[in-house]
Amino acid sequence: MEKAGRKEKNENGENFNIIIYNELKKFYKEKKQWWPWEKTAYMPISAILTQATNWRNVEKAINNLKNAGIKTFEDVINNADKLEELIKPAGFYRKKAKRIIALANLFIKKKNIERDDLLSLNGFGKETTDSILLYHFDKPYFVIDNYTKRFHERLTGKKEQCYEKLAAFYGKSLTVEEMKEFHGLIVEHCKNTCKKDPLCNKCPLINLCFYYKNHETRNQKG
DNA sequence: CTCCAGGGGGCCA
DNA sequence: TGGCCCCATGGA
Repeated sequence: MEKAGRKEKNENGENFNIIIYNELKKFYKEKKQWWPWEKTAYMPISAILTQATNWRNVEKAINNLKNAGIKTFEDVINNADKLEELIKPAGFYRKKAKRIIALANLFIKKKNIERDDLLSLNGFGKETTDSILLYHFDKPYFVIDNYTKRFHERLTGKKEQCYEKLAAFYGKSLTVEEMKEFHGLIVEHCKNTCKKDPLCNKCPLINLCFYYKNHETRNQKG
């Protein structure tokens, strides 16, 4: 069922999310590693470190862990006393150190980690949890972050607050690998173009974008 | 100097 | 539910 005014498909019957995905893919041709350190302990750790934090600061913290010889969850536990100092560049370091230790204990204790295991830990909301499920465990959960929410509101002109609806919308009919890339493309797009103060004059999606249609005078100034 | 970054929890109405 | 505050560093 389509809600009134909501573009689910175009005239060729393609899903709207796939149209957006393909446009972004064309525009950002250069392939990047969207979430580095996949399949290593650094990936789930960086999911915590990046909470409300600039990625550059996350990289500094990860480099500190590498230089300290910490590369597994066992290493994390064995160096728990040094953790706060090492991740300091990523900010909120007292809270994040606790979260990383809890994460390490879970990974060591449990083999088949499920969504509720992560969600039940303090500091693990849906975004953090789903990024770990998607990028570390290859499970089909589309990650909805603040970038995606802003992107969606601009694109459709509607503020959707329901995480599950957004995840279903953007992840529809996509494979796990496509979900990874699409999420990465949205992040890339929001960092470069669909910023807080958007650069619509260099956006590949203007023909599809509600915000652009309703802010033409603003955008013509360049 | 100010603002904000790939969140989440606690508290309060 | 919805709004606000807190956590903290570092770059623009």
